[in-house]
Amino acid sequence: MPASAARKHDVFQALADPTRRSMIRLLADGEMPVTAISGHYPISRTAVSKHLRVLAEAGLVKERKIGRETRYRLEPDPLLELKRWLSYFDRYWDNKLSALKRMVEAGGEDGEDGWGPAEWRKPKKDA
Amino acid sequence: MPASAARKHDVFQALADPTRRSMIRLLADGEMPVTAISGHYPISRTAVSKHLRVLAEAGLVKERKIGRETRYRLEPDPLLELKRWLSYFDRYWDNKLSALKRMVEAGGEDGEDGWGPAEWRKPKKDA
DNA sequence: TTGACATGAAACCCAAAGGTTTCGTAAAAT
DNA sequence: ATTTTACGAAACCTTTGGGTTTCATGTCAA
Repeated sequence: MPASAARKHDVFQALADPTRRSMIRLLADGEMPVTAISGHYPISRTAVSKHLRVLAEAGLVKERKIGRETRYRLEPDPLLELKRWLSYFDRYWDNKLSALKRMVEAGGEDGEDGWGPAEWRKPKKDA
Repeated sequence: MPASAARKHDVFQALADPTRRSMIRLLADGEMPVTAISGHYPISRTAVSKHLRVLAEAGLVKERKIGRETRYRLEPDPLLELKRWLSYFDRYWDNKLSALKRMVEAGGEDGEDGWGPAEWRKPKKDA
């Protein structure tokens, strides 16, 4: 329910920008108001604000108004999605368990992330 | 070293696109020529080709020419970079020590006068 | 040799992304 | 009451991104 809210931006896209990546690291140390965050970057405060909004839309940060300031804090949950996606490739690094793992995965896990519409999945009729 | 080849695109950026994400999953099942890959997507073969190049520049795939066709195969190494980056946040869901850490962080942060952390320094001159 | 197949390169389009500046407004501070 | 401070919204600009179509080239098949 709460975690899987309709996110306008997906986490992959949100993390594509280095500044944004840096920001969530910054926020990993705690809540911070916009101006303070802005102090860490060579871009305008407004630009920082926009980045924060993208992060918020991806569910990676959450804001909270305190008087005239808006504090942002990290919301790490969406990163799990990334982790999960990544785990698909685990077989490449940690073999050992990979055989078993693959069997388990074969049992119906069908991540819907970047798979795109099912139409794309048509069997290859090509050569 | 091979792994750290000069990558024009970083892995985060490469994975930002859902089609590209899908592609490397496709290739996880084995080497494949462009036209075959192309058969899985509703876009032109040329577009697919471009995506493949982005992936290649990020080091995520490698190409190999066989006669008149070019086969692409997954090169999962760069994903480790992602994994490593992600591990920075392990403390959030991988509790134990994090509980302590959070208590420390949370110490006295309730009152709104808590302009604590020195990291919040200098407000940069607003535009 | 002639022709069909596989693929990359080029030129072009349009929408989205990242920035900036300017302005408005609400909450401190004085 | 007036001025600062903190911030978002809007309008605007320029670059990048994903897509397409057309063209050129190398390779396999007849």
